[in-house]
Amino acid sequence: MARNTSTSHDPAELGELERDVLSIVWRTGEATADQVREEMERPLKDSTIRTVLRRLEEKGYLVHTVENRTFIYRPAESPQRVAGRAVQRIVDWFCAGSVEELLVGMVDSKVVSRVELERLARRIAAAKKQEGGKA
Amino acid sequence: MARNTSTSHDPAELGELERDVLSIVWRTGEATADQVREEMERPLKDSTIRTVLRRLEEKGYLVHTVENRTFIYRPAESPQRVAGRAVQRIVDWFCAGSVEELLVGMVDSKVVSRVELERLARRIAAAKKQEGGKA
DNA sequence: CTTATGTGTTACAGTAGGTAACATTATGGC
DNA sequence: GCCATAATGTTACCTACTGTAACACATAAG
Repeated sequence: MARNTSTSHDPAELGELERDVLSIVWRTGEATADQVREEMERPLKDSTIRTVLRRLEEKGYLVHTVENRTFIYRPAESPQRVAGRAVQRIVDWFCAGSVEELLVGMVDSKVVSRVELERLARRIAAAKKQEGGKA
Repeated sequence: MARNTSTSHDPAELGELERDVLSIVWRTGEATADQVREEMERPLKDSTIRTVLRRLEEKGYLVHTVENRTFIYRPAESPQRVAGRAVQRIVDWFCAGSVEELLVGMVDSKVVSRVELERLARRIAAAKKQEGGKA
């Protein structure tokens, strides 16, 4: 039982190949299986790419439309949103739900420098001002 | 080949049970296998807990010392550091290395509210001031 | 109707993780 | 010294997930 005996869903658990493929779709905005395959540095069979794309769609990372009998895959969500949720999970698991704790940890493990955080803080403040407290 | 065909190491890939056990050790500061087992809500065999603890140590999350023939496990790193690295991975994979992108995504997916971020920003600024630009 | 070309189905192997039995070793009491 | 007790070490099994792909099926074009 590898992971998830009952965590409901929300994988966040993407394999390396899955991540690579997903990245390509994110980067290109949309792609067919063949386009993805061409973007890959590793040579992989067409069916492999297809399988991965289908799985990514099953997992909710991609959606597809059909154009002339051809599947065109597009991101179901922005990378940022996906990343946001992933971070949420981390916060829940490792930081008892406290984002502040996490931020402290990020500075601590040099994920962000204090300087960078300051810059971020300014941007955040600016963004907030612009939206005028919508939430 | 479940995940990691060659991602070197640095798991971040903890199963649910592993996470539960790790959480307990983090919460209690230190614990023996039996203590961990008692803390678990699910009833699990002693050997199960032992195995998990050993694996967590192999993965670098825990260390142990021997006290009267008994293993006492302690965190090898703070949860914050672990979380920090986990976030780093997420940033690398999903946000092309930009923490700013990530923060935007966090707000976007309601991981943190603008208000909360503002508060964080203030704290960060304060902390920075206190350390006087050490980095 | 045959040929591309693209999709659907099925499969197989490798590994991580959950779960645990069984073996071994050391220690304290008789 | 010997035994019971308590802890650790070893080994194993099953399943889910992922990487990887072959093969079958369908349909548009010529």
